[in-house]
Amino acid sequence: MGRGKIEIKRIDNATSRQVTFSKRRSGLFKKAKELAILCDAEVGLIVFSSTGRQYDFASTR
Amino acid sequence: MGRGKIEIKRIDNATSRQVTFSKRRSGLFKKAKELAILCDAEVGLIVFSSTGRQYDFASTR
DNA sequence: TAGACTATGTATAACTA
DNA sequence: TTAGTTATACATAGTCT
Repeated sequence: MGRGKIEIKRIDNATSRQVTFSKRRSGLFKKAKELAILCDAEVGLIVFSSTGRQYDFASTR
Repeated sequence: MGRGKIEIKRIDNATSRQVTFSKRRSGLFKKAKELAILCDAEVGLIVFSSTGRQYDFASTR
């Protein structure tokens, strides 16, 4: 999705990998929150970047 | 996305809620896996449906 | 029920500043 | 860099099986 199609494999370029991580991470968290709300589900999500930074979310229901 | 725009609030109808849960859950897990691969990140995701069924994923890096 | 279709809303790859 | 834009690929809401 986007200007071109991409293969699902590790992005070699460190800069693009970081940019993609930032964008896709926010998309993933948004969808996790939406699933919890729309479907009354409990969702827990934890992500560690390759540099070790942690991001998490937990719905409370 | 889809034929109409929806509000992000609990879906009242139990049947549509279950159908939406099933569709969005698979989309969420797909995106979690893609993030892990593309960005070399570690991702853990756990979801409990409103009926108590558990679904999870953990990347191994 | 659960699966397929498809029109349309959304996420995002590539680009620009 | 990091933030904003935009063209396009993708996800999915409503529908029909």
